[in-house]
Amino acid sequence: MAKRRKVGNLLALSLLSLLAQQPMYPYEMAQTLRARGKDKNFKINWGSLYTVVNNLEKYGFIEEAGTVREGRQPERTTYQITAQGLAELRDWLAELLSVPEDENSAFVTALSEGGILPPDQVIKLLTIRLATLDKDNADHQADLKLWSERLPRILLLETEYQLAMRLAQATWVRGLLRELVEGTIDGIETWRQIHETGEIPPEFRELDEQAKRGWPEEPDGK
Amino acid sequence: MAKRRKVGNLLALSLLSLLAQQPMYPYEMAQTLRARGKDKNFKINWGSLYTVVNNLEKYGFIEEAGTVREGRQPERTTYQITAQGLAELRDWLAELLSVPEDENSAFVTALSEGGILPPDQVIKLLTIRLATLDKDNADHQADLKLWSERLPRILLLETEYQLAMRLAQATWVRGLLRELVEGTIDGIETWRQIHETGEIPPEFRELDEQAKRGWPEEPDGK
DNA sequence: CGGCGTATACTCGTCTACGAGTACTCGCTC
DNA sequence: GAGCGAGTACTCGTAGACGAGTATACGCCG
Repeated sequence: MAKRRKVGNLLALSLLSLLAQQPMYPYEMAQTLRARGKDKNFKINWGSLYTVVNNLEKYGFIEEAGTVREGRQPERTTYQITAQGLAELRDWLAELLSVPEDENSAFVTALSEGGILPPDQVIKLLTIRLATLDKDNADHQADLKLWSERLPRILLLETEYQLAMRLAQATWVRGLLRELVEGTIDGIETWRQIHETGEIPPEFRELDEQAKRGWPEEPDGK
Repeated sequence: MAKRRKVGNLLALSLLSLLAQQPMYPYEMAQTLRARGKDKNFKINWGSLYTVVNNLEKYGFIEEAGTVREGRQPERTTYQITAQGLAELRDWLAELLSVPEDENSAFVTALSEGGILPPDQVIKLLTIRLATLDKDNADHQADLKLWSERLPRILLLETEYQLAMRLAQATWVRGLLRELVEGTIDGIETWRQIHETGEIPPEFRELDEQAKRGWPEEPDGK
């Protein structure tokens, strides 16, 4: 799984995809990406753009298709995709569609270290997050509706998916918040005590030790 | 938003969090992370570990707390967190909890380029993804249940969240698949034609041109 | 028709991430 | 008591990501 690609940057995937449609020079690729609104997903990094293009050429996925000089602007090198490039593109897409990745979002990490902060602050922070999520999602939904009037739905899948994920996140955070506020969540008492007294109760301290020794009957870590 | 951190690697956050609890030497940090099962979220990269530790020290977030030689093993440098380190940790956590990130997952990119592949293949690939998701989720759920017998729920939030997101993804993919199979999704006819005839209908070609010129009444791209 | 802002098209150097490799040690077996 | 494999604790080289900077050309305003 997750095969190691010669050129692993996701930008490379987008570029291959562009070149599969027509030859272009690098700057034009960036333009097109921007025009398609892909710049909302990732910022266009000029450094990466040219690095990736060079690497794609190095591995034979794309090749020069000549240089053009238009007006008196600097010379532009046009690239086209090769057969290997097309194969790589198809293979890569197939993998990305069929193999779910383990996403390691920053939020997950933050959640697992959240105990460092006192419970009341966490509640406040999550409330802010939820508000932002709700607002963004409303905007996003309105946007999607506008676009769906002029584009076939099949071209909006990625937007739909992102929205669905964000909505799910909002729902989850909302649920957690409710439990935190109501104090019905197991362990919150201890957590609160730690921050009020500054002391870490022995049963917590012991968890690490236990983990290092291995659990008595280890829940099978897959 | 998304302030630029002096040390931006998420590993740094985990390390700070570890050191906030007790001084440690680098290898021990990796052990502890592994023992806590965090290695399921990210692979322990030895290179990154030492780079990050050095950087944390460089910026004054942690400092040497002496070197110990135990038995005849090589000397180990123990680090402890500084006041600035603690401040950075709190501030960073606060940001991560309160500001939702725009995640740019590989799947999103793949979805938006999925038109490169013929519809029937996409259906097949997504079916595979869904099967994997369902299986993983079932395992994950069983795991979570086991763990929840020995740990307070508050320590399992991050696992719960990941599961919730994966379930949401599965639901979305399932819905999409149904529509793809039934052919009720807008645009699938054109898509199929492109791949059967190899021709791109003019209304598709035109989209790029339009995008470059800017839309007549631009759906406000925020 | 001079000047200035914006767009075009890159280049370069730094900083970061990473993973393979190294060198040692301990405990166990035969 | 020699040999082997697993564990410990790190080092180093390289490839990649990135962003600030550069240099030219075009449009258009007065």
